Amino acid sequence: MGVQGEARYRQVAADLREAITTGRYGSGGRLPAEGDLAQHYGVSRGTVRQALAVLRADGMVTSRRGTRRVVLGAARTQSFAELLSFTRWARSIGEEPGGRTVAVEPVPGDPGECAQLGLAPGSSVYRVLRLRTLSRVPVMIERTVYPERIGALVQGFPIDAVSHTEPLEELGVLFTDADHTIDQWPADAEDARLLGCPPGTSLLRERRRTTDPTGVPVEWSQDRYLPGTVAFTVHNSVATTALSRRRG
Amino acid sequence: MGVQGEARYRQVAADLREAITTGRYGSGGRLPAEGDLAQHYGVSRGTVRQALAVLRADGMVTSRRGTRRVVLGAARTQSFAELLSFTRWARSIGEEPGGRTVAVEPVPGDPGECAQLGLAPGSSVYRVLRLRTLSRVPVMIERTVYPERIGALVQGFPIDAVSHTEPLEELGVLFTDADHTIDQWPADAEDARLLGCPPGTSLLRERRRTTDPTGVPVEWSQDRYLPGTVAFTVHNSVATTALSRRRG
DNA sequence: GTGCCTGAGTTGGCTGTACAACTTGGTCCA
DNA sequence: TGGACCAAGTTGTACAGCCAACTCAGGCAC
Repeated sequence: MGVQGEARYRQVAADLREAITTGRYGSGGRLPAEGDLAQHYGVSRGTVRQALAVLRADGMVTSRRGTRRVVLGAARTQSFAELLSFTRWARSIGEEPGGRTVAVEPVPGDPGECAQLGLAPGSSVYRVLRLRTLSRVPVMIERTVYPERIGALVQGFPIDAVSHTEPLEELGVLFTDADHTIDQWPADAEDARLLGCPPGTSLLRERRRTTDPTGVPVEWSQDRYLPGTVAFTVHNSVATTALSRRRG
Repeated sequence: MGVQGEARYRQVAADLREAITTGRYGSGGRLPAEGDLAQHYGVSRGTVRQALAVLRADGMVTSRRGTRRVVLGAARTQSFAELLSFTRWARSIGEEPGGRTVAVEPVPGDPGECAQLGLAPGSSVYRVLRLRTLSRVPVMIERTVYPERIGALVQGFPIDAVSHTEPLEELGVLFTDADHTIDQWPADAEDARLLGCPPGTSLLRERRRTTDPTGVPVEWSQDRYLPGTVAFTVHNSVATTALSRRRG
């Protein structure tokens, strides 16, 4: 049923997810009771509940005391990796990702950058500017700031490397948590030139701060998308909320 | 320590949250071991783990096998209610929310609307158009479609009602799950007139489909914000992901 | 000094049990 | 007919225990 060596509750969650996605449990229908699922999978009720918590976080099922769970439908959310990495995201939707590094420069970080990376003001950082494409069409400008330790690695990557995240992970850099802020921002001269749009065009902007499991920031990135190329989706519920709205 | 009558693990979570927010556990520092927390609060380790799962979902702490949890910082996420309701959100950030209903019309829903609300094509729905303000300044146009049952209630609300969500909840309408899609969209003539911006101005658009605990859609809304008035933030981690990126 | 190894400490995963809180459908009664 | 009530079913909360997997610092060998 599931991959061997993976946690039992993840196997159960994966099986239930597939059952919902393929329509075995129709949208709007009810899931079997936890006890029945436990018996069916040969695990304890606690393990089933762990599996169901995963599906609930993905917005695939509801849960309420006193009545069986309701199937909401197939998940529209992606894995953490697909959200973090433009490359992985593009592949997951069947597009051909591309990237061209426009500039990599080691510089003393400005106050804002150092604050985001948790460094002392004036610490040296690496600024990386990249143009990202889908099927060779430019869609996004990526401005990432790395702390020195990681930037030094990025500097060695080939100029036409499709992904930076993947080789960094292979070098042992861990990405585990990210904060995203989404708003819009007018294209500056550089954006306009690289994306081929008029200066001042309103771009969809995603700013992202990523940390490793010890809470140390590993990147601070600002991505600007051409209008109409991407949208962001979020699921939230009374049970779990990861989204918020802020004054712009 | 906590509110009486609320679940024990929520009380513990609330206490830990406050401890982190007020700096008793400094950002970047480590949390006590689960066992120690359990002893301190006089609960089992399982209950402590439940409390910590809440904080982890909020992005306040990390967790990794083998080592104590790391404090990431105060949460920036809001409650489900503050995200769902413009009124509650505005109040939570200390702004004065306002609303003016421009139009309420019972109509046969178009195919897209009916699909979003899970109704048969051509079912009657209510279209509601509202102008939302912060401190009397227009910031957002809200176009909401309700199924007939709920729209009939909304039709009775006063034209200058600040909130629609709150009275609906008092009438027993439950909002528990929502899917949000965020992108940008040019202002049409109506948007421009109401918001006082040139037609074609790029607006930050949030589309939202909200369901009740039985999975039945209760509203399908499209909100368009003036540039620079709001931003959306999301936290996600390898543990829990609620956000995704889509082709526009 | 350098690197390996071990062991204590810590979280992840799973089981089993018990009771509380709530929903739902049916029954009974006025 | 309508409403109150009840009982079965279901999920939420909490406890206790056990082992596995992993981190990390300190000791030890080279």
